[in-house]
Amino acid sequence: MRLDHVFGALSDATRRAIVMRLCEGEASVGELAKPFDMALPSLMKHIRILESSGLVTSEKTGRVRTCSLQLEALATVEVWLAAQREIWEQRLDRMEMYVEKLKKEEKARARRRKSR
Amino acid sequence: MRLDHVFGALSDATRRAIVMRLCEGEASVGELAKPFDMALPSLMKHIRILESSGLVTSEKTGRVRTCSLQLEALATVEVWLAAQREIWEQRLDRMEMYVEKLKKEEKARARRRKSR
DNA sequence: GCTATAGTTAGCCTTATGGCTAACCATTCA
DNA sequence: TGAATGGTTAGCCATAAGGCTAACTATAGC
Repeated sequence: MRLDHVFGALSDATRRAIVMRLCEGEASVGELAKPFDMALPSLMKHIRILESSGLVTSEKTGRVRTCSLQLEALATVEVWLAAQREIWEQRLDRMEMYVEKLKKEEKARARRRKSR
Repeated sequence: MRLDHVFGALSDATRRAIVMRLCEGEASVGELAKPFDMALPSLMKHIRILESSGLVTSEKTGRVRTCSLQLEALATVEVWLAAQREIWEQRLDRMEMYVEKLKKEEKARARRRKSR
C-alpha cells in the first residue's frame, strides 16, 4: 500500500466520491456507477485504481461484485500528513524559542545600555 | 485550493520529499534540487505543481526564489480524511447499535420460548 | 434453454505527466 | 564590464490517465 497510489487514487473527484459512498457501506459496481454519467468500463477503471491503491477491496459472488472500503489505507495517509504537521510544529516551536532568546538578549542589552 | 490538486501534488514521491524538506524551513530552488538527480527544469515543474496546489508558495528576491510550505493546504486534506473516517465510524456505531438491538430481541424471544 | 442482467475485455482517442536538452534572461561579484 | 550563478522558457519525447464504444462472458430468472 504505497502512499503514491493512495494519494493518486484520491486525486480524482470521481474516486473520492466512490470512497465517500463506500464510507456509508458496501456497494456493488452497479450501485457505485448509478450517480455518475459515465460508461461502466470507465467506472471500472476507477474501481481498479482504488483497489490497487488498497483503499478498496472487492469480492465477486455470482455476477455481482461487492466493493468495500479499507479504512487502513485512509489511515496511512492521515498518519503521513500528521507526521509532516508535527515536524512543522516542532520547527515553529524551535523558532519561537529562538525568538524568545533574542528578546531576552535584547532586554539584557537594553539594561546594559541604561546602566552605562 | 482544490482537493484534486493537493492530492495530485502529493501523489508523487519527489514532491512529497520537497514538502518534507520544506517542513524543516524555507529553501531556495537550488537547495531543493540538490538531493535529486534531476535536471532543474524538471524540478521546477514539480515546484510549480506544488504551488498551483496551494501547498507551497514562493517569492523571488534578486535571482533567488525562496519556497515555503503552506500548512493550510495540508490541513485541508487532513480535514477531508478525518471527515470520511467520522462517517465511517458513525456507520460502525449504527451497526453496533443494530447488532445490540438484534441481541436484545433474541433474548426476549428466548425468554418467551422458555415461558411457553 | 432463452433472455435479461452485471461485469469484463479489448482497443481507440485525447490530454496530462514527468522527464530531458538547449538556449536564454537576470543578478552578483570580481 | 564580463563571467559566473540561479532560474526560466521552449520544445521534444514516452508513458500514463481518463474517457469512449463494441463485443464478450457469466449468472439469474422465467
